[in-house]
Amino acid sequence: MTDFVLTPKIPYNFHLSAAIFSGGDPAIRTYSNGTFTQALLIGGQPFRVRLGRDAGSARLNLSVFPDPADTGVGDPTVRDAVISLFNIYDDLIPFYRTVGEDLVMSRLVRDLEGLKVPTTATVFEALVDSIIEQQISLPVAHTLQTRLIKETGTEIEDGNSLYYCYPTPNVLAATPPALFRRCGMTARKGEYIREISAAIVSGDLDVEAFRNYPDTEEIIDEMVRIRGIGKWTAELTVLRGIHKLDAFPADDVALRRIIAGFYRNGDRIDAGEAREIAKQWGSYKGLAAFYLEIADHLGIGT
DNA sequence: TACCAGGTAAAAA
DNA sequence: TTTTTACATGGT
Repeated sequence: MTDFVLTPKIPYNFHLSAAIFSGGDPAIRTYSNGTFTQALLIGGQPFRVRLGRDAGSARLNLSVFPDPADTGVGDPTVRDAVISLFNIYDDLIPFYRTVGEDLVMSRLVRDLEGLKVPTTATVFEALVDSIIEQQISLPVAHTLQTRLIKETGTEIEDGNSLYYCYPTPNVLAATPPALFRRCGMTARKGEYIREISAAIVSGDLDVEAFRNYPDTEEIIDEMVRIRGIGKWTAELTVLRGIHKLDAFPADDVALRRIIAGFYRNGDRIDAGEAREIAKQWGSYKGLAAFYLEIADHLGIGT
């Protein structure tokens, strides 16, 4: 096991930013007692990482198992992988300045100061998670996601506990349709995930390469050409998997309900009205949406 | 017991 | 071209 010290760009609130992982499955990813734990593949190798506040400072302690030196994976690669999970180097000040004129959002950023959006370890992970979340409620989706990861993910044991990394395209391409069904998803969702995984394995599709596209809209346009990926899934994937903070999921009914609660006294709004309200958030529409969701979850404002 | 929940593709009109 | 429908599960 090896330890690193990370120094986030301030303002940063680790507890607030990690809290969305509270209640997660301890064998996959969780935040509990001030410590974040997750198993993930880095450079093709499974690692168990832990992240927590350094007592009395703004820094974070990262502990990694096994020692990267014993795996052939470099320390910087491991550090960067964890940094990108939490985006601790993001600068929130331009966002706070942008929404300064918006009274509702000003209140939220004051109460949620230092909150940064997480990113999945891979674009693939964000894509598969979003497909699973199509149509069904989040608690149900989390149950199905947990089953799939435990059924197919690479295992790693740190001497005390067993953990599961998110499955790779290779694994999911070879997963029988019956297993997706057993995890509780429709046969069709299983097909989407299998087809996309197979296309990645064959080299016909490279979802990780979408990171290199500068334009968010261009990524979404490309993504919706893939079977199983509509506008909603693409918007969510670029926000959660590629960290495009301008991606605004206007097609999300839950987000629209939250926006309606904060900006329209709860009257239902359509995607067009949601985009109209989001205009004032400039290139931080996706980050603003994240703040609204967290505020709603925590019962802040209204 | 129904009905709905952070959609999508395919069928029907 | 626009409007239905099937899909699966768990919470209310």
